[in-house]
Amino acid sequence: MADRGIPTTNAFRVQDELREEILTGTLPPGARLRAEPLAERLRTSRTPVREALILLAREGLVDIEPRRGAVVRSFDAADLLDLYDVRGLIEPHAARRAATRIDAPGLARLAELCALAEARGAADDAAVEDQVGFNEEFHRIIVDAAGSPRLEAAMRAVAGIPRAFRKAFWRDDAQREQSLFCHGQLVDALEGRRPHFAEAVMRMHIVGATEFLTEVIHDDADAP
Amino acid sequence: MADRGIPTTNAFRVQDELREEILTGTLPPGARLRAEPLAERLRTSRTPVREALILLAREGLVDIEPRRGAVVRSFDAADLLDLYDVRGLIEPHAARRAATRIDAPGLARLAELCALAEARGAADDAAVEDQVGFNEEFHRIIVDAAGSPRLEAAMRAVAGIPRAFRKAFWRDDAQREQSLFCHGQLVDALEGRRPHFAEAVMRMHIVGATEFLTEVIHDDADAP
DNA sequence: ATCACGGGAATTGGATGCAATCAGGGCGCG
DNA sequence: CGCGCCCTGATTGCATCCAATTCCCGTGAT
Repeated sequence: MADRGIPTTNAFRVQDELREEILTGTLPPGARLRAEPLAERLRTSRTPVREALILLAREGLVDIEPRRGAVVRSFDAADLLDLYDVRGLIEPHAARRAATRIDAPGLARLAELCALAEARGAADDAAVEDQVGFNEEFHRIIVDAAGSPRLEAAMRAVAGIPRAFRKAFWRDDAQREQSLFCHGQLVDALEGRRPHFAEAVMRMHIVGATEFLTEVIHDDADAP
Repeated sequence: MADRGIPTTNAFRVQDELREEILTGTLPPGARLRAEPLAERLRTSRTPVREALILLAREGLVDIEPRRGAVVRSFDAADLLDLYDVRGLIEPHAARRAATRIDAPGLARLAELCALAEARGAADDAAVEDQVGFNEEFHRIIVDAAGSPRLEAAMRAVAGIPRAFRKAFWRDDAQREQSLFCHGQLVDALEGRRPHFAEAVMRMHIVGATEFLTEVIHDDADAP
Protein backbone atom coordinates (compact mmCIF):
# COMPACT_ATOMS: atom_id res chain seq x y z
CA MET A 1 0.00 0.00 0.00
CA ALA A 2 1.35 3.39 -0.94
CA ASP A 3 2.53 5.24 2.13
CA ARG A 4 0.42 8.31 2.07
CA GLY A 5 2.24 11.31 3.47
CA ILE A 6 5.31 10.89 5.64
CA PRO A 7 4.51 9.48 9.05
CA THR A 8 7.33 11.44 10.61
CA THR A 9 7.53 13.24 13.90
CA ASN A 10 6.51 16.75 14.64
CA ALA A 11 10.01 18.04 15.28
CA PHE A 12 11.08 17.28 11.72
CA ARG A 13 8.06 18.99 10.26
CA VAL A 14 8.89 22.07 12.30
CA GLN A 15 12.49 21.84 11.19
CA ASP A 16 11.45 21.77 7.54
CA GLU A 17 9.06 24.67 7.92
CA LEU A 18 11.56 26.83 9.76
CA ARG A 19 14.31 25.97 7.29
CA GLU A 20 12.09 27.02 4.45
CA GLU A 21 11.22 30.28 6.17
CA ILE A 22 14.87 31.03 6.78
CA LEU A 23 15.92 30.21 3.21
CA THR A 24 13.15 32.30 1.70
CA GLY A 25 13.90 35.18 4.01
CA THR A 26 10.57 35.15 5.79
CA LEU A 27 12.68 34.81 8.88
CA PRO A 28 15.50 37.25 8.17
CA PRO A 29 19.04 36.96 9.52
CA GLY A 30 19.20 38.19 13.07
CA ALA A 31 15.58 37.37 13.85
CA ARG A 32 15.13 36.00 17.32
CA LEU A 33 13.59 32.56 17.46
CA ARG A 34 11.72 32.29 20.70
CA ALA A 35 10.32 28.92 21.44
CA GLU A 36 6.86 29.76 22.69
CA PRO A 37 5.64 31.97 19.83
CA LEU A 38 7.03 29.53 17.28
CA ALA A 39 5.32 26.65 19.02
CA GLU A 40 2.03 28.48 18.95
CA ARG A 41 2.37 29.49 15.32
CA LEU A 42 3.28 25.95 14.25
CA ARG A 43 0.61 24.33 16.36
CA THR A 44 2.79 22.38 18.70
CA SER A 45 4.68 22.80 21.93
CA ARG A 46 8.10 24.05 22.83
CA THR A 47 9.67 20.61 22.96
CA PRO A 48 9.59 19.81 19.22
CA VAL A 49 10.43 23.41 18.38
CA ARG A 50 13.46 23.16 20.57
CA GLU A 51 14.56 19.97 18.86
CA ALA A 52 14.10 21.58 15.47
CA LEU A 53 16.15 24.59 16.48
CA ILE A 54 18.99 22.39 17.66
CA LEU A 55 18.98 20.59 14.33
CA LEU A 56 18.93 23.84 12.40
CA ALA A 57 21.86 25.03 14.48
CA ARG A 58 23.68 21.92 13.34
CA GLU A 59 22.87 22.87 9.76
CA GLY A 60 24.41 26.26 10.35
CA LEU A 61 21.19 28.16 9.77
CA VAL A 62 20.68 29.38 13.31
CA ASP A 63 22.96 30.32 16.17
CA ILE A 64 22.11 29.04 19.61
CA GLU A 65 23.80 30.35 22.70
CA PRO A 66 22.94 28.23 25.71
CA ARG A 67 20.46 29.91 28.03
CA ARG A 68 20.29 32.90 25.71
CA GLY A 69 18.15 31.71 22.86
CA ALA A 70 18.36 31.17 19.12
CA VAL A 71 18.64 33.66 16.27
CA VAL A 72 18.71 33.26 12.51
CA ARG A 73 22.33 33.29 11.53
CA SER A 74 23.74 36.21 9.59
CA PHE A 75 25.53 35.48 6.37
CA ASP A 76 28.23 37.50 4.71
CA ALA A 77 30.44 37.35 1.65
CA ALA A 78 32.91 35.08 3.39
CA ASP A 79 30.14 32.58 4.09
CA LEU A 80 29.12 32.60 0.49
CA LEU A 81 32.64 31.98 -0.75
CA ASP A 82 33.15 29.30 1.85
CA LEU A 83 29.99 27.58 0.73
CA TYR A 84 30.98 27.69 -2.90
CA ASP A 85 34.44 26.46 -2.11
CA VAL A 86 32.99 23.34 -0.51
CA ARG A 87 30.39 22.92 -3.23
CA GLY A 88 33.20 23.15 -5.77
CA LEU A 89 34.83 20.28 -3.97
CA ILE A 90 31.86 18.02 -3.36
CA GLU A 91 29.68 18.43 -6.40
CA PRO A 92 32.15 17.57 -9.16
CA HIS A 93 32.93 14.41 -7.24
CA ALA A 94 29.22 13.72 -6.89
CA ALA A 95 28.68 14.29 -10.61
CA ARG A 96 31.41 11.82 -11.46
CA ARG A 97 29.90 9.16 -9.26
CA ALA A 98 26.39 9.92 -10.44
CA ALA A 99 27.36 9.33 -14.08
CA THR A 100 27.61 5.60 -13.50
CA ARG A 101 24.77 5.34 -11.02
CA ILE A 102 21.89 7.65 -11.84
CA ASP A 103 18.67 5.90 -12.84
CA ALA A 104 16.19 6.68 -15.59
CA PRO A 105 13.67 8.59 -13.48
CA GLY A 106 16.45 10.76 -12.11
CA LEU A 107 17.70 11.53 -15.60
CA ALA A 108 14.19 12.24 -16.78
CA ARG A 109 13.63 14.68 -13.95
CA LEU A 110 16.92 16.43 -14.67
CA ALA A 111 15.95 16.83 -18.29
CA GLU A 112 12.54 18.09 -17.25
CA LEU A 113 14.09 20.65 -14.95
CA CYS A 114 16.28 21.85 -17.80
CA ALA A 115 13.25 22.29 -20.00
CA LEU A 116 11.34 24.08 -17.28
CA ALA A 117 14.26 26.40 -16.65
CA GLU A 118 14.63 27.20 -20.35
CA ALA A 119 10.95 27.95 -20.64
CA ARG A 120 10.58 29.95 -17.48
CA GLY A 121 13.07 32.68 -18.20
CA ALA A 122 13.78 35.34 -15.62
CA ALA A 123 11.37 38.09 -16.49
CA ASP A 124 10.08 38.91 -13.05
CA ASP A 125 10.93 38.13 -9.47
CA ALA A 126 8.66 35.11 -9.32
CA ALA A 127 10.45 33.63 -12.33
CA VAL A 128 13.79 34.12 -10.63
CA GLU A 129 12.55 32.37 -7.53
CA ASP A 130 11.38 29.46 -9.62
CA GLN A 131 14.80 29.28 -11.25
CA VAL A 132 16.45 29.11 -7.88
CA GLY A 133 14.10 26.28 -6.96
CA PHE A 134 14.76 24.35 -10.17
CA ASN A 135 18.46 24.78 -9.67
CA GLU A 136 18.35 23.52 -6.13
CA GLU A 137 16.49 20.41 -7.12
CA PHE A 138 18.80 19.79 -10.07
CA HIS A 139 21.89 19.83 -7.93
CA ARG A 140 20.30 17.82 -5.16
CA ILE A 141 19.29 15.08 -7.56
CA ILE A 142 22.86 14.71 -8.74
CA VAL A 143 24.29 14.55 -5.24
CA ASP A 144 21.69 11.98 -4.27
CA ALA A 145 22.38 9.98 -7.39
CA ALA A 146 26.03 9.70 -6.38
CA GLY A 147 24.84 6.95 -4.08
CA SER A 148 27.06 7.92 -1.18
CA PRO A 149 25.15 8.47 2.06
CA ARG A 150 28.07 10.31 3.55
CA LEU A 151 28.47 12.60 0.58
CA GLU A 152 24.79 13.45 0.92
CA ALA A 153 25.27 14.09 4.61
CA ALA A 154 28.27 16.31 3.95
CA MET A 155 26.30 18.28 1.41
CA ARG A 156 23.33 18.66 3.70
CA ALA A 157 25.59 19.90 6.46
CA VAL A 158 26.68 22.68 4.16
CA ALA A 159 23.95 23.49 1.71
CA GLY A 160 21.87 26.12 3.37
CA ILE A 161 22.09 29.80 2.68
CA PRO A 162 19.24 32.24 2.13
CA ARG A 163 18.05 32.05 -1.45
CA ALA A 164 18.28 35.79 -1.89
CA PHE A 165 22.03 35.35 -2.24
CA ARG A 166 21.51 33.19 -5.26
CA LYS A 167 19.11 35.32 -7.21
CA ALA A 168 21.88 37.39 -8.72
CA PHE A 169 22.87 34.44 -10.93
CA TRP A 170 19.56 34.24 -12.63
CA ARG A 171 19.19 37.95 -13.18
CA ASP A 172 22.44 38.08 -15.14
CA ASP A 173 21.89 37.01 -18.74
CA ALA A 174 25.38 35.66 -19.38
CA GLN A 175 25.40 33.75 -16.13
CA ARG A 176 21.97 32.29 -16.73
CA GLU A 177 23.01 31.17 -20.17
CA GLN A 178 26.11 29.53 -18.77
CA SER A 179 24.10 27.74 -16.12
CA LEU A 180 21.49 26.47 -18.52
CA PHE A 181 24.18 25.29 -20.90
CA CYS A 182 26.10 23.48 -18.17
CA HIS A 183 22.99 21.82 -16.90
CA GLY A 184 22.24 20.58 -20.40
CA GLN A 185 25.77 19.28 -20.79
CA LEU A 186 25.51 17.60 -17.44
CA VAL A 187 22.38 15.76 -18.47
CA ASP A 188 24.18 14.60 -21.61
CA ALA A 189 27.22 13.51 -19.65
CA LEU A 190 25.17 11.58 -17.11
CA GLU A 191 22.98 10.03 -19.75
CA GLY A 192 26.03 8.96 -21.74
CA ARG A 193 27.71 7.56 -18.63
CA ARG A 194 30.70 9.81 -19.00
CA PRO A 195 31.95 10.35 -15.46
CA HIS A 196 35.02 12.42 -16.33
CA PHE A 197 33.06 14.82 -18.46
CA ALA A 198 30.31 15.12 -15.90
CA GLU A 199 32.90 16.00 -13.30
CA ALA A 200 34.55 18.52 -15.56
CA VAL A 201 31.29 20.21 -16.47
CA MET A 202 30.24 20.44 -12.87
CA ARG A 203 33.59 21.92 -11.95
CA MET A 204 33.32 24.55 -14.66
CA HIS A 205 29.77 25.25 -13.59
CA ILE A 206 30.63 25.88 -9.97
CA VAL A 207 33.92 27.65 -10.52
CA GLY A 208 32.13 29.91 -12.97
CA ALA A 209 29.45 30.65 -10.45
CA THR A 210 32.01 31.30 -7.76
CA GLU A 211 33.89 33.80 -9.87
CA PHE A 212 30.70 35.57 -10.84
CA LEU A 213 29.82 35.76 -7.18
CA THR A 214 33.18 37.23 -6.33
CA GLU A 215 32.64 39.95 -8.93
CA VAL A 216 29.17 40.75 -7.68
CA ILE A 217 30.39 40.91 -4.13
CA HIS A 218 33.14 43.34 -5.05
CA ASP A 219 30.74 45.51 -7.03
CA ASP A 220 27.91 46.14 -4.64
CA ALA A 221 29.61 45.54 -1.35
CA ASP A 222 26.85 43.59 0.31
CA ALA A 223 23.29 43.92 -0.94
CA PRO A 224 21.75 40.54 -1.58
CA MET B 1 39.59 35.69 31.81
CA ALA B 2 39.95 32.03 30.93
CA ASP B 3 36.56 30.38 30.61
CA ARG B 4 36.71 27.66 33.18
CA GLY B 5 34.70 24.61 32.29
CA ILE B 6 32.38 24.44 29.34
CA PRO B 7 29.14 26.32 29.91
CA THR B 8 27.26 24.01 27.60
CA THR B 9 23.92 22.32 27.94
CA ASN B 10 23.19 18.88 29.19
CA ALA B 11 22.04 17.49 25.87
CA PHE B 12 25.46 18.08 24.33
CA ARG B 13 27.23 16.43 27.20
CA VAL B 14 25.00 13.40 26.75
CA GLN B 15 25.65 13.48 23.03
CA ASP B 16 29.39 13.45 23.58
CA GLU B 17 29.24 10.63 26.09
CA LEU B 18 27.02 8.48 23.93
CA ARG B 19 29.16 9.18 20.86
CA GLU B 20 32.22 8.11 22.73
CA GLU B 21 30.53 4.93 23.92
CA ILE B 22 29.46 4.10 20.40
CA LEU B 23 32.87 4.81 18.88
CA THR B 24 34.68 2.75 21.50
CA GLY B 25 32.21 -0.07 21.14
CA THR B 26 30.87 0.08 24.68
CA LEU B 27 27.52 0.45 22.99
CA PRO B 28 27.81 -2.10 20.18
CA PRO B 29 26.00 -1.87 16.85
CA GLY B 30 22.42 -3.01 17.20
CA ALA B 31 22.14 -2.05 20.86
CA ARG B 32 18.80 -0.54 21.71
CA LEU B 33 18.95 2.94 23.13
CA ARG B 34 15.97 3.38 25.38
CA ALA B 35 15.51 6.82 26.76
CA GLU B 36 14.70 6.14 30.38
CA PRO B 37 17.63 3.85 31.28
CA LEU B 38 20.05 6.17 29.49
CA ALA B 39 18.65 9.15 31.32
CA GLU B 40 19.09 7.42 34.63
CA ARG B 41 22.60 6.26 33.84
CA LEU B 42 23.67 9.72 32.68
CA ARG B 43 22.01 11.50 35.58
CA THR B 44 19.47 13.50 33.66
CA SER B 45 16.00 13.14 32.22
CA ARG B 46 14.59 11.81 29.00
CA THR B 47 14.41 15.18 27.30
CA PRO B 48 18.14 15.85 26.86
CA VAL B 49 18.75 12.19 26.05
CA ARG B 50 16.18 12.42 23.33
CA GLU B 51 17.84 15.53 21.89
CA ALA B 52 21.21 13.82 21.97
CA LEU B 53 19.84 10.77 20.18
CA ILE B 54 18.36 12.93 17.44
CA LEU B 55 21.72 14.62 16.93
CA LEU B 56 23.54 11.31 16.86
CA ALA B 57 21.06 10.10 14.27
CA ARG B 58 22.05 13.11 12.21
CA GLU B 59 25.67 12.08 12.57
CA GLY B 60 24.78 8.66 11.26
CA LEU B 61 25.73 6.85 14.44
CA VAL B 62 22.24 5.75 15.44
CA ASP B 63 19.08 4.83 13.59
CA ILE B 64 15.81 6.23 14.82
CA GLU B 65 12.50 4.93 13.61
CA PRO B 66 9.67 7.17 14.75
CA ARG B 67 7.66 5.65 17.58
CA ARG B 68 9.92 2.60 17.58
CA GLY B 69 13.04 3.80 19.28
CA ALA B 70 16.73 4.20 18.57
CA VAL B 71 19.45 1.62 18.01
CA VAL B 72 23.19 1.91 17.43
CA ARG B 73 23.69 1.74 13.73
CA SER B 74 25.38 -1.23 12.15
CA PHE B 75 28.36 -0.60 9.95
CA ASP B 76 29.63 -2.71 7.12
CA ALA B 77 32.38 -2.69 4.54
CA ALA B 78 30.39 -0.45 2.23
CA ASP B 79 30.12 2.15 4.98
CA LEU B 80 33.83 2.07 5.53
CA LEU B 81 34.63 2.53 1.86
CA ASP B 82 32.05 5.27 1.59
CA LEU B 83 33.61 7.05 4.52
CA TYR B 84 37.09 6.80 3.08
CA ASP B 85 35.90 7.95 -0.30
CA VAL B 86 34.58 11.15 1.25
CA ARG B 87 37.63 11.57 3.45
CA GLY B 88 39.78 11.18 0.35
CA LEU B 89 37.87 14.07 -1.12
CA ILE B 90 37.71 16.42 1.82
CA GLU B 91 41.01 15.98 3.60
CA PRO B 92 43.44 16.69 0.77
CA HIS B 93 41.53 19.88 0.15
CA ALA B 94 41.69 20.69 3.83
CA ALA B 95 45.42 20.02 3.90
CA ARG B 96 45.99 22.38 1.00
CA ARG B 97 44.08 25.16 2.70
CA ALA B 98 45.67 24.46 6.04
CA ALA B 99 49.16 24.90 4.60
CA THR B 100 48.65 28.65 4.29
CA ARG B 101 46.58 29.07 7.42
CA ILE B 102 47.71 26.84 10.25
CA ASP B 103 49.15 28.65 13.24
CA ALA B 104 52.19 27.87 15.38
CA PRO B 105 50.36 26.10 18.22
CA GLY B 106 48.60 23.89 15.70
CA LEU B 107 51.85 22.97 14.05
CA ALA B 108 53.47 22.33 17.39
CA ARG B 109 50.68 19.99 18.40
CA LEU B 110 50.91 18.11 15.12
CA ALA B 111 54.65 17.63 15.62
CA GLU B 112 54.02 16.52 19.17
CA LEU B 113 51.45 13.98 18.02
CA CYS B 114 53.95 12.62 15.53
CA ALA B 115 56.53 12.21 18.25
CA LEU B 116 54.03 10.56 20.56
CA ALA B 117 52.95 8.17 17.84
CA GLU B 118 56.56 7.25 17.01
CA ALA B 119 57.31 6.61 20.64
CA ARG B 120 54.16 4.71 21.49
CA GLY B 121 54.47 1.90 19.00
CA ALA B 122 51.76 -0.73 18.74
CA ALA B 123 52.88 -3.43 21.13
CA ASP B 124 49.61 -4.09 22.88
CA ASP B 125 45.97 -3.24 22.46
CA ALA B 126 46.19 -0.14 24.63
CA ALA B 127 48.96 1.19 22.41
CA VAL B 128 46.85 0.65 19.33
CA GLU B 129 43.98 2.53 20.91
CA ASP B 130 46.29 5.41 21.70
CA GLN B 131 47.45 5.44 18.08
CA VAL B 132 43.89 5.66 16.88
CA GLY B 133 43.36 8.58 19.23
CA PHE B 134 46.52 10.40 18.12
CA ASN B 135 45.54 9.86 14.52
CA GLU B 136 42.06 11.23 15.05
CA GLU B 137 43.39 14.38 16.64
CA PHE B 138 46.03 14.82 13.96
CA HIS B 139 43.50 14.77 11.18
CA ARG B 140 41.01 16.91 13.02
CA ILE B 141 43.60 19.61 13.64
CA ILE B 142 44.32 19.82 9.94
CA VAL B 143 40.67 20.05 8.97
CA ASP B 144 40.11 22.73 11.58
CA ALA B 145 43.17 24.62 10.41
CA ALA B 146 41.71 24.82 6.93
CA GLY B 147 39.65 27.67 8.31
CA SER B 148 36.46 26.72 6.53
CA PRO B 149 33.49 26.33 8.85
CA ARG B 150 31.58 24.42 6.22
CA LEU B 151 34.42 22.04 5.51
CA GLU B 152 34.53 21.32 9.22
CA ALA B 153 30.80 20.77 9.27
CA ALA B 154 31.00 18.45 6.28
CA MET B 155 33.73 16.46 7.98
CA ARG B 156 31.83 16.23 11.23
CA ALA B 157 28.75 15.02 9.38
CA VAL B 158 30.80 12.13 8.08
CA ALA B 159 33.56 11.30 10.49
CA GLY B 160 32.09 8.78 12.88
CA ILE B 161 32.64 5.08 12.67
CA PRO B 162 33.49 2.70 15.51
CA ARG B 163 37.20 2.82 16.22
CA ALA B 164 37.51 -0.94 16.04
CA PHE B 165 37.39 -0.60 12.27
CA ARG B 166 40.51 1.49 12.33
CA LYS B 167 42.70 -0.61 14.52
CA ALA B 168 43.81 -2.80 11.64
CA PHE B 169 45.94 0.06 10.30
CA TRP B 170 48.05 0.29 13.34
CA ARG B 171 48.57 -3.42 13.75
CA ASP B 172 50.07 -3.70 10.28
CA ASP B 173 53.73 -2.73 10.31
CA ALA B 174 53.95 -1.50 6.74
CA GLN B 175 50.79 0.51 7.09
CA ARG B 176 51.86 2.04 10.36
CA GLU B 177 55.19 3.03 8.85
CA GLN B 178 53.42 4.62 5.91
CA SER B 179 51.11 6.55 8.18
CA LEU B 180 53.86 7.82 10.42
CA PHE B 181 55.90 8.84 7.39
CA CYS B 182 53.01 10.69 5.79
CA HIS B 183 52.21 12.47 8.99
CA GLY B 184 55.80 13.62 9.23
CA GLN B 185 55.76 14.81 5.62
CA LEU B 186 52.51 16.60 6.28
CA VAL B 187 53.99 18.50 9.18
CA ASP B 188 56.90 19.51 6.95
CA ALA B 189 54.57 20.57 4.16
CA LEU B 190 52.38 22.63 6.43
CA GLU B 191 55.35 24.17 8.22
CA GLY B 192 56.95 25.08 4.89
CA ARG B 193 53.67 26.53 3.59
CA ARG B 194 53.59 24.17 0.65
CA PRO B 195 49.90 23.72 -0.11
CA HIS B 196 50.30 21.52 -3.18
CA PHE B 197 52.61 19.12 -1.44
CA ALA B 198 50.40 18.99 1.64
CA GLU B 199 47.47 18.11 -0.56
CA ALA B 200 49.44 15.46 -2.41
CA VAL B 201 50.73 13.84 0.76
CA MET B 202 47.28 13.74 2.26
CA ARG B 203 45.89 12.21 -0.88
CA MET B 204 48.54 9.51 -0.87
CA HIS B 205 47.92 8.94 2.82
CA ILE B 206 44.21 8.40 2.44
CA VAL B 207 44.27 6.52 -0.83
CA GLY B 208 46.88 4.24 0.71
CA ALA B 209 44.70 3.67 3.72
CA THR B 210 41.68 3.03 1.53
CA GLU B 211 43.46 0.39 -0.51
CA PHE B 212 44.80 -1.29 2.60
CA LEU B 213 41.27 -1.36 3.94
CA THR B 214 39.97 -2.90 0.76
CA GLU B 215 42.54 -5.67 1.06
CA VAL B 216 41.73 -6.34 4.68
CA ILE B 217 38.04 -6.43 3.93
CA HIS B 218 38.55 -8.96 1.17
CA ASP B 219 40.78 -11.10 3.35
CA ASP B 220 38.77 -11.61 6.48
CA ALA B 221 35.28 -10.99 5.22
CA ASP B 222 34.07 -8.89 8.10
CA ALA B 223 35.76 -9.16 11.47
CA PRO B 224 36.76 -5.75 12.81
C1' DA C 1 25.17 62.66 32.09
C1' DT C 2 27.19 58.07 32.60
C1' DC C 3 27.72 54.03 34.76
C1' DA C 4 27.06 50.36 38.35
C1' DC C 5 23.79 47.87 40.59
C1' DG C 6 19.43 45.54 42.20
C1' DG C 7 14.98 43.47 41.57
C1' DG C 8 11.34 41.66 38.88
C1' DA C 9 9.78 39.80 34.48
C1' DA C 10 10.82 36.95 30.75
C1' DT C 11 12.85 32.90 28.82
C1' DT C 12 15.39 28.92 28.62
C1' DG C 13 16.83 23.98 30.02
C1' DG C 14 15.31 20.14 32.26
C1' DA C 15 11.75 17.04 34.65
C1' DT C 16 7.49 15.00 34.58
C1' DG C 17 2.66 13.80 33.19
C1' DC C 18 -0.29 12.00 29.60
C1' DA C 19 -2.17 10.12 25.31
C1' DA C 20 -0.98 7.46 21.18
C1' DT C 21 1.35 3.72 19.29
C1' DC C 22 3.85 -0.49 19.13
C1' DA C 23 5.44 -5.13 20.73
C1' DG C 24 4.16 -9.45 22.70
C1' DG C 25 1.29 -13.09 24.28
C1' DG C 26 -2.96 -15.62 25.05
C1' DC C 27 -7.18 -16.97 22.98
C1' DG C 28 -10.37 -18.40 19.44
C1' DC C 29 -10.95 -20.19 14.87
C1' DG C 30 -10.04 -22.77 10.86
C1' DC D 1 -1.87 -28.14 14.88
C1' DG D 2 -1.14 -23.60 12.67
C1' DC D 3 -2.84 -18.82 11.93
C1' DG D 4 -4.80 -14.52 13.02
C1' DC D 5 -6.95 -11.23 16.32
C1' DC D 6 -7.54 -8.72 20.54
C1' DC D 7 -5.94 -7.24 24.84
C1' DT D 8 -2.31 -5.67 27.96
C1' DG D 9 2.16 -3.69 29.08
C1' DA D 10 5.87 -0.97 27.53
C1' DT D 11 7.79 3.02 25.20
C1' DT D 12 7.75 6.88 22.58
C1' DG D 13 6.39 11.78 21.37
C1' DC D 14 4.31 15.74 22.97
C1' DA D 15 2.50 18.99 26.42
C1' DT D 16 3.09 21.07 30.58
C1' DC D 17 5.45 22.31 34.87
C1' DC D 18 9.39 24.00 37.65
C1' DA D 19 13.86 25.93 38.72
C1' DA D 20 17.72 28.57 37.19
C1' DT D 21 19.59 32.15 34.42
C1' DT D 22 19.40 36.12 31.81
C1' DC D 23 17.45 40.35 30.37
C1' DC D 24 15.60 44.86 31.19
C1' DC D 25 14.73 48.88 33.40
C1' DG D 26 14.68 52.11 37.17
C1' DT D 27 17.43 54.02 40.86
C1' DG D 28 21.24 56.09 42.83
C1' DA D 29 26.15 57.29 43.14
C1' DT D 30 29.99 59.49 40.88
